Amino acid sequence: MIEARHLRVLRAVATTGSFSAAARELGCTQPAVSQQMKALEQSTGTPLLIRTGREMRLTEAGEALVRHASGILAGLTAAEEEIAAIAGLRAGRVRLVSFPSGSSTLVPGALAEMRAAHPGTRVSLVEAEPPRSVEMLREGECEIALAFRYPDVRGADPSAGAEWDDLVVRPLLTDRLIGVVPEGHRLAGAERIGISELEREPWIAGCPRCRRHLVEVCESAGFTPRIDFATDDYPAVFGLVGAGLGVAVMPELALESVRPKGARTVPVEPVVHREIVALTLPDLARVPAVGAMLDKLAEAAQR
Amino acid sequence: MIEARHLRVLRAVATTGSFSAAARELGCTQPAVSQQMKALEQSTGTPLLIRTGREMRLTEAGEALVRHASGILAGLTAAEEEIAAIAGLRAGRVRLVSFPSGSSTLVPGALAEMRAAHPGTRVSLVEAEPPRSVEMLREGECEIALAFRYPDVRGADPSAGAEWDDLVVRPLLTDRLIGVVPEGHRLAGAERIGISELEREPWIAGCPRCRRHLVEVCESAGFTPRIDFATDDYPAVFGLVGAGLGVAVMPELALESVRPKGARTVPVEPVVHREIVALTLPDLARVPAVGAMLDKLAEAAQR
DNA sequence: GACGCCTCCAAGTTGGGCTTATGCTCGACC
DNA sequence: GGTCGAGCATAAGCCCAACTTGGAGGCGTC
Repeated sequence: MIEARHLRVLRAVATTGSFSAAARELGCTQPAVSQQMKALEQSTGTPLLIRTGREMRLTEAGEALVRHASGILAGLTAAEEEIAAIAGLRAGRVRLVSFPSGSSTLVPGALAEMRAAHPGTRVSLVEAEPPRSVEMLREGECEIALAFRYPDVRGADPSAGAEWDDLVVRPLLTDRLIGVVPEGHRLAGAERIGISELEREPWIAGCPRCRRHLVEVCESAGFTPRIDFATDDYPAVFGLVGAGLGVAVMPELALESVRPKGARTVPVEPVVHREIVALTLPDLARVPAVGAMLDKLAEAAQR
Repeated sequence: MIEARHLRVLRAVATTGSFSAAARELGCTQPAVSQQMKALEQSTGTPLLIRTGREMRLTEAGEALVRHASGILAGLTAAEEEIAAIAGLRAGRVRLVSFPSGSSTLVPGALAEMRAAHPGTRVSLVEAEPPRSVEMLREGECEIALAFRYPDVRGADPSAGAEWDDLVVRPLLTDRLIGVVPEGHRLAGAERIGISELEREPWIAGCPRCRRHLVEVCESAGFTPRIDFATDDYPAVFGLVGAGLGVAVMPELALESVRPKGARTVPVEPVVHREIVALTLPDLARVPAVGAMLDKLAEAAQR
């Protein structure tokens, strides 16, 4: 088994023409070179060098090995450089999965900053809702998954957090849920409204987890909401509310990018928070490009 | 510094998907694989593997390294195979240098046998007289030099042997010097002649070393030969003798390939021997192709 | 809930590699 | 021709690195 270290030494010997000169070039002592060459000749089973007293020459096998050595060592240095480029953020790929309202607001800024700070890196983005996005993360289809979670409504419901206990969870920001009512609604101009004031309204809910959380919040307020529609799409929610088909709650973050046509937003009480987090695998968190992207997401969340 | 051994292990891990399976494939224990991968990740400074509990996956850097690994390991195995071919006599080059009378008789048979026994090897032949051929051997311009030497005439004259004490000297055969006289010479029909019977004849000598040896032999017989001509070329010697321009001595080996036109050969006394040897460098003697060629030369000399 | 497979961790041992020190040979220079 | 310097080989010693064994923890499966 030929070792790359031996090839380096052999090449140095071939170019310098002596063990001592090679040792000086390699920064070690002459016996080290002598022993390495003896070991290499033993592992190949044939003489590689001719000691003529005056000069050190190569046998035919030695010449063949030196001829191969250049390619092998070039491949090794190329590999090292590529790895170093990835480690040094001059290259690298980050595949980001985000839920829709996150990708519309928080992600673009972070992506732009990442591209500006590390032009060599390539960041891709696809959208998926949390259950699927975490699955993609575990399957190796992405490096970072943006997800959100709601705090426990009644003390102990760790259903959301329990799935992530083997992941790196990086909190990004916490936004508030805002009530959405039709423009002509009796509460449209209120300063704020209690959630129980919407007890008899038809509801428009969001994704399954949002819907589940809405039910929990309403039940802890003493009623069960009547949910007529459910859609992930925030413009659709506004459309439905604006058409007078019901009321809704919506993350404050979504308001930044969706025009509330025909609907009015009103803070609701009790205040309900949604925590947006970035998820990744422990090993991936140590990958420079992934760590950098997480930092950029956190920075973007600060604003 | 990435080591080839690490690449082998990484590749095994990547193909099998687990440390244990890689260990079984590589014939070592699982902690060994685990430690090697840790060392590789430390040397590259970036994570290469993702431990997800269920399966072992590669990071982007890991994939890059595996991609390079195939080329590097292929280069290493190609180098090993070329070396093995040279060591196994399926390849290899032997450059032979011979003096003229050797190359005409002893060498052709040995070359043919070498080619038949080891078709992959390439043997080349150039002609040079001993002082120059040994120089070529030392300069690395050939692997084997055919030379000859005369035994000491008066006890101690190690001038020929002393130059070879750092070489491997392989005796091939010993031939006799034969007297050559014109056809009409008074001694042309003799059973044998004493060298002193030629005291008053003009002489035709050979190469410088042959000439020096002739002088020594004659002087130990009590006279100094009158040397009129000197030539390496055995047909020329015969021509000169046949023309009645003098007498000569000539290696018996040369008679096999030169027609003695116009001259007669007669054994001389005292019998003078010439030893033909193959010379090589100690390191080269251990090169399989060189050793095989030396064997073939020795075999050819037996006949 | 138990079993099996896989991984990591710790400790011990073994082997290899490097260094220092020494001897030897060869070529150069005086 | 003798001495000096350079270079290679060898031996002894030290140290690190790698492998092994044994054990613990996790996860999926039966």
